[in-house]
Amino acid sequence: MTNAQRVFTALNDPTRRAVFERLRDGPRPVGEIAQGLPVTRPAVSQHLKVLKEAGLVDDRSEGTRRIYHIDPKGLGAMRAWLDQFWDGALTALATEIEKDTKKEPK
Amino acid sequence: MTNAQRVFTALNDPTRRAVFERLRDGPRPVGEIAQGLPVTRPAVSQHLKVLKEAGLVDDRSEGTRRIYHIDPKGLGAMRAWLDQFWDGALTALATEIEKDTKKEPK
DNA sequence: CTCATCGGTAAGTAGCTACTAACCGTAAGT
DNA sequence: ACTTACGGTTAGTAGCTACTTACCGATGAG
Repeated sequence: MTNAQRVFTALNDPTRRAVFERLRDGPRPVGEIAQGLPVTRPAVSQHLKVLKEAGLVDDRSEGTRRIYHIDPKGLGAMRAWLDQFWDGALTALATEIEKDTKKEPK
Repeated sequence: MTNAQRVFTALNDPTRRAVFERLRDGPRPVGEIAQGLPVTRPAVSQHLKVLKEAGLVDDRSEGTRRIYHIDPKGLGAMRAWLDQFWDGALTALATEIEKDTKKEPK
C-alpha cells in the first residue's frame, strides 16, 4: 500500500476527518477529542491509529494521557501528490482549449 | 454531502484513482480507459460517474464515443480544503516547537 | 497498597461499495 | 433496414470497514 493511498483512506471517513480537524486548533488528549463526537472513545482510538499510520498525526505521552497533534508529514505527501497532478491537469486543459479554439475561432 | 467529501470519496478507491490518473495525459474514450485495467468496462463507467459527480472529470460526446477529460474544479476544491488546513497545522506545530523549546532550552 | 482515570485492543456485527453479468439505447457503416 | 461498436444502467453479491461492548494495562492520587 502506497503512502498516498493511506492518506486518502484516512481522510475519506467523515468521522475521521472530524477527529483530524479537531486537532487543527492544537494538541488534545484522546478523551477531549472524543467529547462532542457522535461515536464512542474506542472508536476515536481506532481512528487515531489510522491517522497515525497515514502520517497525519503523532502523539506523545503525558502522564496517563496521550496528547495527539497534527503531523505535517501526511499533509505534505498529499500536497505532493496533488501538485504533481495539478500541472498535468492544467497542461491537458490548455491543450484542450487550444484545440477548441482552432475548431471554433468564433 | 459536502463537496470536499465527494472528492475524497472519489479519490479513495485505487481503481478510481487509476482511472483518474489515466486522464492526466489527455482526454480518452471509455473503452481506451478500461483497456489495461483489471476491471470490466461497466465498472469503469461507474467509476467515471462518481468522478464526474465529484467535479473531477467531465465528458463530451463524439459520435458514439464519450471522451472524458479532467475537470480542474474538483482538484481546486481539494486544494482549497488542504490549504485552509495547511496554515492551521503549521501554526499549531510552530506553537508546539516554541513550547518544547521553553521546556528544554538544551 | 488500593482505587480511579485514561486509553489502547479484541471480537462481533450491520451497513456500505466495488465488482460482474446481463441488458438496453444510440450512432455510424454497409 | 440490418449490423456493429460504444457505453450507460440494473440487479445481485462478496468483501471491507466503522461501530459498540467488553476487557486489560498503565499511570497517578489518597
